[in-house]
Amino acid sequence: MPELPEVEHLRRSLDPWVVGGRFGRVSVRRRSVVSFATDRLRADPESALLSNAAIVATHRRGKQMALEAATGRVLVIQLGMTGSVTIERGAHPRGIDAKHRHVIWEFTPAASATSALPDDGGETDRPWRLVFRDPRRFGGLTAYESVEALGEVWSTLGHDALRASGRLLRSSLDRSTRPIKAALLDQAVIAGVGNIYADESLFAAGIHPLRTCKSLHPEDFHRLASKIRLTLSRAVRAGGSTLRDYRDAFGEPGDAVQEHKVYGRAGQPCPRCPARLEGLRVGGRATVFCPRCQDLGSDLSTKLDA
DNA sequence: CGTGGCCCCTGTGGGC
DNA sequence: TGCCCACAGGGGCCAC
Repeated sequence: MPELPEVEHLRRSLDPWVVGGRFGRVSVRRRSVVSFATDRLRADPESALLSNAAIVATHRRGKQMALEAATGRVLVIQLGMTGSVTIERGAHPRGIDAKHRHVIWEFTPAASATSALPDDGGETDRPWRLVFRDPRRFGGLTAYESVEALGEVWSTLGHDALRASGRLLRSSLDRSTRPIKAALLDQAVIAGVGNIYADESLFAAGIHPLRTCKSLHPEDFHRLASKIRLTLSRAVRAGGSTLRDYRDAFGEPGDAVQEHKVYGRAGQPCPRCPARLEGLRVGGRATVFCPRCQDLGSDLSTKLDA
């Protein structure tokens, strides 16, 4: 699943094409992936899906991305585990790639994006499309009336993780008994961290994933916030982590997997010390950490007693 | 309040 | 080759 870096890289790859561009007709092939914030939107699904509208902005908070139309309407895109948004033209794909294409828009890209392309030999009749595809359907589209309505919903999310703040993490967590990893995965605490980057950030900060939040010191929160910002911004720059499904707007995978120090490496040597990385489950999610580099701190005695 | 356990889905890889 | 199981980047809900 795409976490913040994948969503942000996707947003950046889409932005120059859709902002200044325009959606034409929309084809909804699986209705259940679309939801509407109000009955008014539900009553006119085409305009709720920004059909025949100019796109004026893209937005993102945490793992959610949104397109804003000149009509004022807003469409949120959530990728879930396997969602993708791609720009394509010409023949529709065949075979396995043709499955799970739930929403397809006719699309006129921004002129500034296409003017940079090589001459297409006069094939101006080949229409562009924007495609939302999602095999597992954990993702989906949600229509809102306005950016104000979107803002109300997004205000229930925590601070965007690219701007993680040690002070904010500390003030919202310093009385919490939850394990720090569970808190990082809670989008109401901080928005955008998922299973990969939670483990990577905790490793970078030298904090054990089972450390209770309240046992962390102010400097731990600050170091963790700083490592979250660093880990995520590096991953954005690498184009995101492609484990299997993630692709950007042009179908390109990202390279951030090369930078993973612990995720998916249980049983392998720690990259920083002679110990071996260990695996466990926190909040039902696979978790990898170094038992030597990542300090259980003042929770140590409690854990040993148990 | 916090957690573990389900559930929503499809696809893939490993073990036999 | 096939079958069955476990597992996967997310998130919501429920009972304890």
